[in-house]
Amino acid sequence: MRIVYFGTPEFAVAPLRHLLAAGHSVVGVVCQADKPAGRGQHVAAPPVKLAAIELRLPLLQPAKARDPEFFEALRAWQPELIAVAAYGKILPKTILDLPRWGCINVHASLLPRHRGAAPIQWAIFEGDPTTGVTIMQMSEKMDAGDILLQRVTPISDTESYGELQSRLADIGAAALVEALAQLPDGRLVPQVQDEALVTYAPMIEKEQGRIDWQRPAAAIGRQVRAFNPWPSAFTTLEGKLLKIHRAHPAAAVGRAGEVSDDGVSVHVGTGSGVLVLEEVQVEGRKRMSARDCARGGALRSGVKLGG
RNA sequence: CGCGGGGUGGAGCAGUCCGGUAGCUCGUCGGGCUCAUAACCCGAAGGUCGGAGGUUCAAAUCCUCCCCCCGCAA
Repeated sequence: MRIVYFGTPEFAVAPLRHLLAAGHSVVGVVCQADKPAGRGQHVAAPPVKLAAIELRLPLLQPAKARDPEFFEALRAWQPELIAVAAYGKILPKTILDLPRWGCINVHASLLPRHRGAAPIQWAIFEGDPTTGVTIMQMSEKMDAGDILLQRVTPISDTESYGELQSRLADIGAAALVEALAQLPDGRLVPQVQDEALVTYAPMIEKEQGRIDWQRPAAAIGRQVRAFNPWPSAFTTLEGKLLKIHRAHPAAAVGRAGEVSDDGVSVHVGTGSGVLVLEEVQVEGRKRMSARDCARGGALRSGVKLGG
């Protein structure tokens, strides 16, 4: 089967590699355009672009998915199926209707829960006990197509967004390959999503990483995991940005936002329980253990965070 | 030329503006005390202060250039 692959970030790399490893003929790759990124405005290539180059696959990076020129180039590849994983742009109907087998999407949640751009982060943030991947037939409405196949996986209570994403990328890759194997035989039964169960997982904004110390420690702990490694849960320490990279809740009491260092652990009071800080980073400095940060005097008992 | 912070014994930091004996909290090693310890006491090792030039009687500190790390922004 002639496949064209759409994807952009790290999450989309594993599925692409698995398709090739499974013997599929990927005749072209499409990802978003390079964007200025990083300190000093350097233009950075998306992970999928790097992978496509390494794998010597033809690559297109249209500025707009509706660009007629792009559509013609895509049609010239004569795809029998388009596989999409976190491409990042809505595909117009003309593209959805182009391949004989349609467009198949790998989505990192158990649809209809967490439709949208940041399903992994929100699954952790909301404390979902399990999540997974959904392989679905794409429709014009975002993440609303019929479900072809799902794979469930538990979320551990220490797992970060980065770690979970990496696992889901592999699970999604395997699920995609499996779905493609069954698709031509008609063994997959498209299942319509139950609209009553739909929830949305909108794109994460940095400000959502700001910690409200009045919230329960358990919720803040999930926030920290959901925002690791990017964009990071954060608070302020004496006017400076303080990122909390890793932390976990514990049963103890403390005033909300107040640091307490008992020589063993550095923790912060919350609305309910305390948050034990593990790894932090002060603005302009490198990340370090909370212990080390306390040693230099920055994190002292009695200091108020977020004030 | 996007804005900004930083590189000081093994770790985290102060000292730099106003040049003049290398400091703090830990760790490590040795000894002591204790039923015990993340405790306490005594002692020790460990640093060409990111690199190279320059100014000076004297540079972590002032000047010039370079290397590396990080926050914002995207």
